[in-house]
Amino acid sequence: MTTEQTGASTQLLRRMNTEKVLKFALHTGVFNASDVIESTGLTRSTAIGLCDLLSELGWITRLDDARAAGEYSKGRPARRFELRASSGFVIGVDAGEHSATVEVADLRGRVLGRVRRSFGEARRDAVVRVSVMTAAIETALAETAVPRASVLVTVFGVPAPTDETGHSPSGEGGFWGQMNPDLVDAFAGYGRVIVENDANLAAVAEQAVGAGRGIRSFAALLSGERFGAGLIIDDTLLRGHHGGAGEMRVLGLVEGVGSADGLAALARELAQSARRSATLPASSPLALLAPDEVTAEAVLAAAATGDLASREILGLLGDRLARVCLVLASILDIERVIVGGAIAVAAGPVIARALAVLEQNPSLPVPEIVASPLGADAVVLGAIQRGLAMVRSSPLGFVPAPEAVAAAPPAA
Amino acid sequence: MTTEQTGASTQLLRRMNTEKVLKFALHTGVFNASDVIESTGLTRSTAIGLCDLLSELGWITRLDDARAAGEYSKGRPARRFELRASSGFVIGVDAGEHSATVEVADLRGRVLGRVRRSFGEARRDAVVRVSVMTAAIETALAETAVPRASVLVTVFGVPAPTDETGHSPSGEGGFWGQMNPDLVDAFAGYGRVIVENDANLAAVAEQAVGAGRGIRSFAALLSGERFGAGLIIDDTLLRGHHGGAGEMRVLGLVEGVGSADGLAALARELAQSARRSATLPASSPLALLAPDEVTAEAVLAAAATGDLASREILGLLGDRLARVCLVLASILDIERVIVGGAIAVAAGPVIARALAVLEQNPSLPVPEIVASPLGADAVVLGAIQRGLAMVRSSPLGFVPAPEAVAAAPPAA
DNA sequence: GGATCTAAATTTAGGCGCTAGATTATTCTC
DNA sequence: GAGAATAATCTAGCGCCTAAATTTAGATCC
Repeated sequence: MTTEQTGASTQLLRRMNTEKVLKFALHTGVFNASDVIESTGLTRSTAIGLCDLLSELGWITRLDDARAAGEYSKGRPARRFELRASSGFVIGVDAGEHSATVEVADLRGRVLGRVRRSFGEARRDAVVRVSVMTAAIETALAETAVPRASVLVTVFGVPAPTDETGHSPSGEGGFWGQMNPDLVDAFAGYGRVIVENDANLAAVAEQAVGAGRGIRSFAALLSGERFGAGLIIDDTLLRGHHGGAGEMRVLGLVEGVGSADGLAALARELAQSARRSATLPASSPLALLAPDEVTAEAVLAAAATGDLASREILGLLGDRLARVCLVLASILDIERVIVGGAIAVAAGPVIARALAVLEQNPSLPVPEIVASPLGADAVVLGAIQRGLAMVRSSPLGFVPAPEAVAAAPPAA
Repeated sequence: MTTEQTGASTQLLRRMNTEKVLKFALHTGVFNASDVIESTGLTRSTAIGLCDLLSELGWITRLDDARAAGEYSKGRPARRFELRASSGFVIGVDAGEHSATVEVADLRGRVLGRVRRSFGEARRDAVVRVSVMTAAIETALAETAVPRASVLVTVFGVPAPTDETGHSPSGEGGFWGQMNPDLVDAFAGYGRVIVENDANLAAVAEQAVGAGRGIRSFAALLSGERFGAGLIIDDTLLRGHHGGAGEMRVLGLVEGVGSADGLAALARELAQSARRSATLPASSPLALLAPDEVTAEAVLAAAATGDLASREILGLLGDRLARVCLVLASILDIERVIVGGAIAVAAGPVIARALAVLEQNPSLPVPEIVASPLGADAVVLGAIQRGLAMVRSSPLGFVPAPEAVAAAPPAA
């Protein structure tokens, strides 16, 4: 019925405006035509036309309860629309070294389901990793009744640097390749696949829903076994040549740091060294631990009870953290360092100590240091947020899930 | 005669296409209608219409020698256009601590004139700095016969961090404020004014016309009296919270570096220390220098003649450079470090030494290290490039200089 | 319960900017 | 000078949007 190709260029305008409205819908959820007019500056006729179009495409649904609950208004009732959250889903995967955590979220960002699987002994085997994660994803999809065809994006967080295409450089004794055995190709069929460094995703999570909101330049510091950072500078995630920005292997060169070990590793090491020392009183909680109970958590707990040896260790941890923060703040002029990873929950005293150290030397820039509010979920959350951002950045590049289109009343 | 406001939105399309063509013109210089068609994908009618519009606006000129020199072609001769380079000019200023260098360039990026002025003794006085630079700019404009009204952008490079608005934080004992006494306001009247950190501009210059072309992540390292870097990561210049990204005051903490002193300062220091040492043979060129001749250049020159003490110093310089590069490459995963500043020309042996050191430790990422090809002009060049980039990024935001519009034949 | 008010939807007319296709103009080649 | 090649010009016509007048649907007032 319509003409063939006429107006290819003016249709660009149409596309732009459609996208504008769709983006508005994606971050607003429920709205009416007047909201669209206000946000886009378009005429009412146009705005309504675009809403109808998005309805037909399956992105939004028309609500018939014209005057919604509570929102009093006089005058003729407005057309009301709602983002059809089920028109697409995003999968986030924290593909850690030992286990994978999968979450499924709808377009509103609501997390619908979560599955966690351990890789077991064969965790470095590519086939095992892929099949365990496939099973986890399929389980999550089944539990949430999300058809695979409705998955728009799947995002993996891996403990390895990645480039823009999602591939990791060879290096670190093959570890990186093992952690990221070309996941982009292995998971074709689950929408667009993004593979990203885990610290980077943690930073994305902090930016979107954590302690990085409203902060333009910060580092999300993973500080468990090794230091590693996701860097967001001027609102932009840094990648670097091989995707290795934020790797902190150079810490071995920094005075008073001496190695790239993270806080948890360092705590263990110091505790063990204290246990071997003659000066540790036999009454210290540290001395009473079984060998495999010598963990960072145990040290922090002991310090909280007032144990002197543990408090000393805590001080050393704080010193090291301070120096790491100083390096980042000095070179990148960061406003805040967000300490995440397993140790974050209990890291309050360590952070306090680090801040005290920093304030002693006012000639250098002092960043804020805070514990991540996101806990162990930062990477999965970041994966979800990254996927949502991908959709939101150019939604018309995706085809909404068809399912409910037939069920929706024909617009017009 | 024309209607008032009708079609505000479709006129957006017009604006977009106009900008597209103008951008093409800005980076092409001379072109004909078919080139526009090819580059924009628009129809011939539209392309020609837009070229006529840009002609009327004063951005481009129609060339009447239809078939230009050499370019053989059959068929009806094409409309030929040329960017009117004089429809706007850009001023770049290297506002260094001791002197200012001003360059004026046209829209094609051709540098038309250059003026250099010393600030003299009162170089920290805001009034002096502003008036010296005003005089220098006016001289440069007069020499190049560029009317002030034709200046679209003026860019200053200052030895201080700057935020997006061009203001510097207070700090460094007031030095930053002295170097950048609100230049943005002081030079209103010279087009849009941009004030940017000098190392950042050096990086911009390297990216546009130097050793950073085609490299997505690199550092432009100024290594004279103090280390400081302009950081371009993933094609983007880093600023940080206060504009202090690339400041390297933390170097004092790095093992084997110990201070933030740059290579030139360190060379002097080491040479002086050697002269005080008993082991320096009286025949060494270093021993023969007058006290105020003990400079980095002298040390490098002596090393080139084979002087052992100087070669030793050179080795130490190389070590330090290596460590600085390592810090940058490790944290930011940069591909290349471009060594600039006064020492760059003679720094070949130091760089070679640094590379040798780096290759001894293959566990850490090894960046390339090269000397800047831009010499002492990097900052002014970067200022010009930054100004051109500003114009090119949204040219329609500028009003082209009117002068020649009357002289141009009416298009149509 | 009808008059009134209000905010929004709907309708109508028209213009801008683009494309497509036919026609015309200019040059080179042989 | 015919033919080929290339590009400008002319002519319709359509898609998308705006602007303004008109209608509609509910709330409120009396």
